[in-house]
Amino acid sequence: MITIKEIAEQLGMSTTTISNVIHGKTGEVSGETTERVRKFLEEVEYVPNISARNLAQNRSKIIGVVLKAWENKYDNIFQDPFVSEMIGGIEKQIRENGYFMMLYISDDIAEILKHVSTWNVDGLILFCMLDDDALRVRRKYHKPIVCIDTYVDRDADGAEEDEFVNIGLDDEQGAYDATRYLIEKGHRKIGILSDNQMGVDLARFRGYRRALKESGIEYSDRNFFHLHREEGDLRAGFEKMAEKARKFTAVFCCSDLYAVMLMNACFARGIRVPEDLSVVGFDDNLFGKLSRPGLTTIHQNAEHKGSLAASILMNMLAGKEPETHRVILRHELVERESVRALGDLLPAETR
Amino acid sequence: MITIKEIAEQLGMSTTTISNVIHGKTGEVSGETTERVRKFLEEVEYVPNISARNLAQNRSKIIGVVLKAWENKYDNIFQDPFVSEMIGGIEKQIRENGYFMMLYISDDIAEILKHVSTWNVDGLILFCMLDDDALRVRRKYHKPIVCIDTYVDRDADGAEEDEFVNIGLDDEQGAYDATRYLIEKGHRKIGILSDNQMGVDLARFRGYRRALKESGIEYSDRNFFHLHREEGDLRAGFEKMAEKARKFTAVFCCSDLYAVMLMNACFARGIRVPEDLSVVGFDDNLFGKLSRPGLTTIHQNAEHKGSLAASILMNMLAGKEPETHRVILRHELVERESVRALGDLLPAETR
DNA sequence: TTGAAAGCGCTAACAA
DNA sequence: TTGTTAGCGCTTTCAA
Repeated sequence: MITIKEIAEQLGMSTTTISNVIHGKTGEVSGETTERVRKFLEEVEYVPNISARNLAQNRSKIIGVVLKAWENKYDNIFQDPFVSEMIGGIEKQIRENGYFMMLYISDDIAEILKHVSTWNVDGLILFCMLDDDALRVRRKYHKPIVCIDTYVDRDADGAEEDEFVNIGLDDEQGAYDATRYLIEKGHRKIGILSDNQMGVDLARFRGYRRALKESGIEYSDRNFFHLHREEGDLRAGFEKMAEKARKFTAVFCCSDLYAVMLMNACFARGIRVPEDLSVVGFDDNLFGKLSRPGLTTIHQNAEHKGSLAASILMNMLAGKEPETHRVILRHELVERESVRALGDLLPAETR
Repeated sequence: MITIKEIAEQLGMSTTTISNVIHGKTGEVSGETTERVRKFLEEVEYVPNISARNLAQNRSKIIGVVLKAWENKYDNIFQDPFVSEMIGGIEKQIRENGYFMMLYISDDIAEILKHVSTWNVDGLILFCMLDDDALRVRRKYHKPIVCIDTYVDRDADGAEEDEFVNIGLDDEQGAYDATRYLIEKGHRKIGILSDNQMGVDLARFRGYRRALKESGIEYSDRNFFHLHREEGDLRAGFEKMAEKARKFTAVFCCSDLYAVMLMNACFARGIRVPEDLSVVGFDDNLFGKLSRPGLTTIHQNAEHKGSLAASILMNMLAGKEPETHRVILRHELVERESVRALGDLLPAETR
């Protein structure tokens, strides 16, 4: 690897001149020299040493994409297409802006902070943060942050609005819409399936409850299909969930992935969807689109969410103040075939 | 951010001592000093500046994970669960070994090389490389490389064995097994679906051809279901493929993702799987597992593939010579419900 | 057992 | 328009 110093020596110039040409500061350099240097750089295939540059400039051109892993949540976080499509959107945007993405997955905020300051990361995209996680990061990290799907505990010590940009959905309303839809189809025994009751899923849980309450349907804890992972595996969990579903006519699932997995477990035990059980998902990703029956679900665009987060971050890095600190993307219900209207006769009954 | 120099000043010691303690070279330092320094480091929450360290040590602790994007192949490469699960496996392994992952996606080998040397990446995992791509990287990059699913053109100029470790499957045999299975079920009009005929897919194509030939079934170019992307979208492509499928009794798809998408397009136009069309996939990922009907497919473990690649690389970085330069993972046919035995009567005919 | 100092490759303030 | 030089934070050789 040839260095600027060596180039300067070989051309009989100073490192400043070379550096200026490299950075296109041609106002400072005569046209002739510029040309000579430029040619030479090409010839020797000069590649800058980014560690040196970062050290000198006290920055890194790295965007840290941090996913907080939680217990019971993900084994391989990329299995959920919502996550992986989002990452795809982020990566593309970062790359196109000349930055680099460093992915970091951990369940330990302290460790995350250490990583971030070790690398002197220029900006942060945070995902899957709970409670005061995002605030803890904010307290220690003083460069631009964009969160995705983060609900901050406003009661937390010193929590303030506008500490970072957050991109999300009206999850409460989305879940309400989904549940409301089931109710309108005549369902009253409606479960809700999730692996947690925090953050996004808590908001969705609340929307679900609101819809029930509004229609005078009572809620009991038994309505909550709480998914557990056993030795990293979800299969056993879904078998239980499918059994439990026999007492319900519909289940609202907090993700498409889980909805499809539930349907699958149901089929395996002879519970037909939508004839015996109606299912609604959330996300509208490839799983929902390709499932049989097609999944009725709440649509959101994961790739766009990631892409938007990254592009807002890029703007902040370019010095622009974000227009808003709270972006709420649109959602909408997509009707497919996984919900049955309870009033309707079953195919079997029509025969 | 406190620096070693500042710490040294405050403690009235030299930077060497501090550095030695940080690196656990306690043989060089008295127990007492070690303890004092250690406590102080904790107190001030010292975090090393990795750019400086990398510059001084001429390394980076970064593993470059490079995906070559090709035209017509991926829009968002993470949409294919095979890819995203593999990345998940890689990431985990890298992280657990104290390295960092930098993902880089590009269709331009020169650009990739630039990136890699700019960051002074310590090791490389290459995916989706074609023809002499991997060799071109090898020529310019002289640190450990592990390839995944790479077929090197042995005729290429100067191509030699054992230039890097490659992890793959016997794709030819896998495709052969899949096709053979269809033939044994009585099929003779068997198509093959893919978006290319290079690398992995070419090997699979060959296996498919071998199985046909062995059974005296003629192949014509019309058997090749060549998937195209129109404006980044595959839907239109699959509509064509589904129409085309009417003239066949079975299709072997080069990925589960495509198999499921094909089934979906078929259902939409009243072509039933497996009654009207049998489908076999390749990968056995979540899509295949959750599809209806369950997909008969060639199993491989994407996460393990990634994880293995990373761990071999880690070993190489630790100075161990790899035991073999050509790892061929096992595959096996998983029977589910997407294939019909042609001799059997259709359900409709039994009535 | 500890310290001084050079050097990794680059940037940028300042001088010429 | 070009050059000199200090310095970014850390490692490491060599001397004390």
